[in-house]
Amino acid sequence: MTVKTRFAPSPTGYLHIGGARTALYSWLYARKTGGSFALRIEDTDRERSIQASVDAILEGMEWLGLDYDEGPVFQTQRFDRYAEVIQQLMDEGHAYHCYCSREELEEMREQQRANKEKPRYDGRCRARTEPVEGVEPVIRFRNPLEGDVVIKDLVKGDIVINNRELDDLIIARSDGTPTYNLTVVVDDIDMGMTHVIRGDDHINNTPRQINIMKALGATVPAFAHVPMILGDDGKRLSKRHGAVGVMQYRDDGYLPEAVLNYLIRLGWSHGDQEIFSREEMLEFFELEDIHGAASAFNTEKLNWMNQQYFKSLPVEVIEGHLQWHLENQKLDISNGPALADVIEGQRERAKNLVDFVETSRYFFEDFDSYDAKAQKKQFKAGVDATLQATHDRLAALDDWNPESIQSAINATCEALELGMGKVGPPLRLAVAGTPMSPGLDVTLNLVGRERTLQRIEKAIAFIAETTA
RNA sequence: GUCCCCAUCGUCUAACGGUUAGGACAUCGCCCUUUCACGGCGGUAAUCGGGGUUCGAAUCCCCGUGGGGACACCA
Repeated sequence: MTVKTRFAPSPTGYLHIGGARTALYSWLYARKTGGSFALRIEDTDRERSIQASVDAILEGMEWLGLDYDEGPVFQTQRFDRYAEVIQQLMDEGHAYHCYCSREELEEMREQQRANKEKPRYDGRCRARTEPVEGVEPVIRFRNPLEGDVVIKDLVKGDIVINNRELDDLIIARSDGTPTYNLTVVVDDIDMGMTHVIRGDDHINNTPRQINIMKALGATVPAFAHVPMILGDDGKRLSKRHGAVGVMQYRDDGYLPEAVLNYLIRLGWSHGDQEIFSREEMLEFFELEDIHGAASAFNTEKLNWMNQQYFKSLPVEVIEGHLQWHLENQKLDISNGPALADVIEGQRERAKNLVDFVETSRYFFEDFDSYDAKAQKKQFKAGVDATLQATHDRLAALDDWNPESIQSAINATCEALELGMGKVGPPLRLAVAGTPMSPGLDVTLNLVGRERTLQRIEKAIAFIAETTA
């Protein structure tokens, strides 16, 4: 049997972190088994579905590199098929018209709540044979009254629910449009899904869906219900903390490789391993290893993960991810060292891509002010002489490379009988404008001879002026 | 309220019924050091509670407690 999975979001918002993880798990399982993966947009609620959300989902999937073999399939384009199935269920006696008004239903639920019962439709239209004048009926599925439904869940184990807990759900609204539980079932059957991997907030729907599948004579797929992701504080994700779209993570400077790795480890594990290449994810991922409990999203660990990838990913890959940020933060790199070299110099200290761009400006642009605190500490009277000596040694170099630069600085220290601690920091501030940069040899080499010397001269003048 | 799911350091998690309960993030201390980082070494820190079953329980069972989810002509 060839595995087939799908990711089926409804376009009522962006692709959030929980959805992204479900998509990742579905994608991984299909890919690792040589099966296929489909993307289906559940947009039957026309009131709430919006195009912007569809775009956001597609963009998110692409950024994460989760490609699909089928789709996007839009449910709104399959209404004819749903109508056909609904008719079939009617013809076979598995469904019936219900003429109850919303008010009537609400009253019924009120009463059940008052009796400390679970609110559910009591089946009062089950036996009705005559239509009610002037009322467009909904269509309800005739759920079995007795017996258990068993969900064979790959994550949670067997879940048994008695049919008495279920009611006759609406499968078609009074305007004839199908509802979620019907469309999911029809699509999962038609698309040949073998494994339904989704959030565990769907567990309650599963027995109803299984009953419909059985009524349709279809094979019931395997299920894997993945727990929810909680916010940093352990509470349900909300807009205020973490319930942001995955594209926000791009905007904030995260690498998709890191986000994926963070997500796969959130609720899944393979021994003590933390870092997984895409190949390793495919090799080791098993639905059975998904942890059954909800897990809290931890930004600190994501930050760490992001840095791990920043340090180890091939430069070309980082360069690719950086393009958007360079544009977004308006950094023109055409006049300066090769971006790849700056990445090599900065990758161990940049917190993320946004931080990288922000802390790498001096390689490409001149600056006209110094870090205030560092200026106060380093640019004291007399330092200009030290800088001048350094300048002269550097200016005299035949070759401009990290080795020669380092030896020039070392020679300056010896000549002035000063430690590196006296010569280095002012030099760094003069050339970078900030007290933070890669090693001086690397920094000066990348900034280049002309710029380095100019900046030192400028700093000398600046010190002379401010300490006069 | 009813039904369902879940429960190991602050967080993510590991542990054929037998381990000094392991790792990672964070945190604290030390080392490295021209800055910022990286890195190295070490520390603090957990089996929700109560009953069983068993020679032996984090692990199996029951009951609590806590958290989450679901109970729509939403998905």
